Amino acid sequence: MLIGEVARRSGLSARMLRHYDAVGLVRPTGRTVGGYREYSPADVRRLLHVEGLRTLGLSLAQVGRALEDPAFAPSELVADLVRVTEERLARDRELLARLRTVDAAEPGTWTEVLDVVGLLRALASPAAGHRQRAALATDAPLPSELLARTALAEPDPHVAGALRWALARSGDPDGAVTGALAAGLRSADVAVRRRAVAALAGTGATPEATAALVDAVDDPDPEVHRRAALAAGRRGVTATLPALVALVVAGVDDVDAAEVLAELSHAGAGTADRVLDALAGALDGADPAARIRLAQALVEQPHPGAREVLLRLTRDDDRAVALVAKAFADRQA
Amino acid sequence: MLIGEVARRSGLSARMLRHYDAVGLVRPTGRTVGGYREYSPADVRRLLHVEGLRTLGLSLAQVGRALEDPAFAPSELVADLVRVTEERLARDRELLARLRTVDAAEPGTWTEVLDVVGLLRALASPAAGHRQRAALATDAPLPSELLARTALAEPDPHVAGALRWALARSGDPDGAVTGALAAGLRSADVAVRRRAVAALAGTGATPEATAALVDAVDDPDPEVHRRAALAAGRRGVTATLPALVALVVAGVDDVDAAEVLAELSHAGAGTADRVLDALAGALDGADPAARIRLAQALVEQPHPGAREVLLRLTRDDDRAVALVAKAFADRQA
DNA sequence: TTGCTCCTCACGTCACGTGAGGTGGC
DNA sequence: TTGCTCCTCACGTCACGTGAGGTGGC
Repeated sequence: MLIGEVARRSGLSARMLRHYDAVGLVRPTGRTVGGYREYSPADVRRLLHVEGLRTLGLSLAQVGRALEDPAFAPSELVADLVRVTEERLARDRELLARLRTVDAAEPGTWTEVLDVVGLLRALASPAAGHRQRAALATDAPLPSELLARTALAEPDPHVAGALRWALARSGDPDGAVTGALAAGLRSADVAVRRRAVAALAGTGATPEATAALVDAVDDPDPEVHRRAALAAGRRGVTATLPALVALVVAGVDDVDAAEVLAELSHAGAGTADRVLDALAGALDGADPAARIRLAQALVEQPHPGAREVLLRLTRDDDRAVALVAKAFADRQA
Repeated sequence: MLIGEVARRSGLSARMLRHYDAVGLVRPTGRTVGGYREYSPADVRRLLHVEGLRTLGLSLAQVGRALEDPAFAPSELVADLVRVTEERLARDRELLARLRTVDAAEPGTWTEVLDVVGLLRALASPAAGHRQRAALATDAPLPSELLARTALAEPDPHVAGALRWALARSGDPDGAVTGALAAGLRSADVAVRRRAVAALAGTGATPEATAALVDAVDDPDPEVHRRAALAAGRRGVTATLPALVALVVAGVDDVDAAEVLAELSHAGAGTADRVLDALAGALDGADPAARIRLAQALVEQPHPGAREVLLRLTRDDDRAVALVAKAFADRQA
């Protein structure tokens, strides 16, 4: 069979067949009188074997060894090819992420492209200082969704703070930031959930963001729970009321919780009733320190009945509680 | 700044800097009296720009145009790079899948590697005949999980049948086949679910396979439902009883359903009672054709009470039903 | 004088594509 | 004689790595 027919049947170019001949990979058994290469059926079979191994990414030299050297075992080389391919995939995935980010920033000039690339590099820098400066860069042409994902992954609290600031400033026109942060709240990594709730607390009070915060109040992690309850409460969600009162009783973030409870009461008379009931109810069974914190929360309450509860506390069995309550009542008067 | 220092600061090799100089990408502004390249701060900045664009995968020539030609807009090139990278990723993912399959087959020689490659190519061939032959190939060194995934994707019913046969023959030592097929039952594509239930019906009666079939009885697709009910029934799952009786009433796969009901009754006296009750109960409100099918199912029941119900049917209001029941009863006697 | 840094060629890489210039058989 | 197929060089690709052989300043 002449080279042209072999080429047609195999789908390879005649040049490739000549190249395989030149490097000794597939040498045609004979030549015609005119000097034309003549491939035997065995030659063609060998060629098919070569192409088979090439689909696995072997180089011509590796194919040559594989077909020639019986001691050249497949296992090692195949494992190697797997590793090399995995590495190339990982690199290409990162490259694609960079390209997509640049594309999303819709740069008009190559200078803008370089700005995005520089920011991306800085945000991925191992030096917290670099990340911080990048987060604080005023002219951030980065898609805010990327900022959100970066904030979720940022271990340094200062840098994370800077990123949250950048996020709050960038706004969230299409809800992508809220979406990314809400996804962060569903992470299995508690550190990510903590960053997500912190970032969500700083974003605009959209219904989606608030809904995500309300969900996060049920988080098993106490810090996520606390921050979610406070942030949702600040947005007027009265369902956070028991959680906030519990914070006052427990003495964690109790000052903030009391403040939010006051805000909620100011917003509606009905809510004020419920807050007062909850605070007064919490007094039963609370230890003296908790009763003092509850008294402090009562002082901030606009409800007229709050003073009454406070006055009752001035006759508390515990002397410290009674004294503090009296001081509060006197100051109020 | 001399070339060595620029190289140290930028992380590039001196050779690369000389190359950039040679192709005109970054030319040092000056030379020392000794002929050494001297880079100005502006040269170094340009170098950083070059490296920035290179991280996006631009060739040196493209970087040159980007930094030189103001009319060379980024948008088109970036979009192009995205496309090229996506295509390379897709190719590499396929390559990796092939490599993993070969690796999993643990080939000892390159001939075995070529067998796997050949089978993979045949199974991916657009010609159904090729796929069929590959599925029927006796010495299949393919991981059976791959066979399972191939069977789920096979549109041609004959080839799918051959694949199911290969699957049944290959066994499922580590449960990977059942796992892959059970995953197929959760596909959004009804065609995939139908293939999955057909394949599962042919595999060994492991608890996992049976559990997957029982779940599939609730499938919204009537074909998946039917096949799952029949297969689970054949494996002795008495919970399929109502579904099987319904098949008899509806007249789809009623012969098979009656057979499975008979098998279930033979397996346990308690079950036989329940089957008889269900069949007798289904007679109420069933149309004449359905009553005939129920009569046929009753004939196959081993329960002594079945004959009694059959005799009652010989006095059915519908003449055809009565005649058929009489014929059945006479044949039984 | 000895290291060290720098210089300019120039070859090799990997798997071919693409001519250029020429020949053999219908 | 005209197409067509085949032949053998030989250059180019892309971004450098790696010497070889030599020079300038401490």
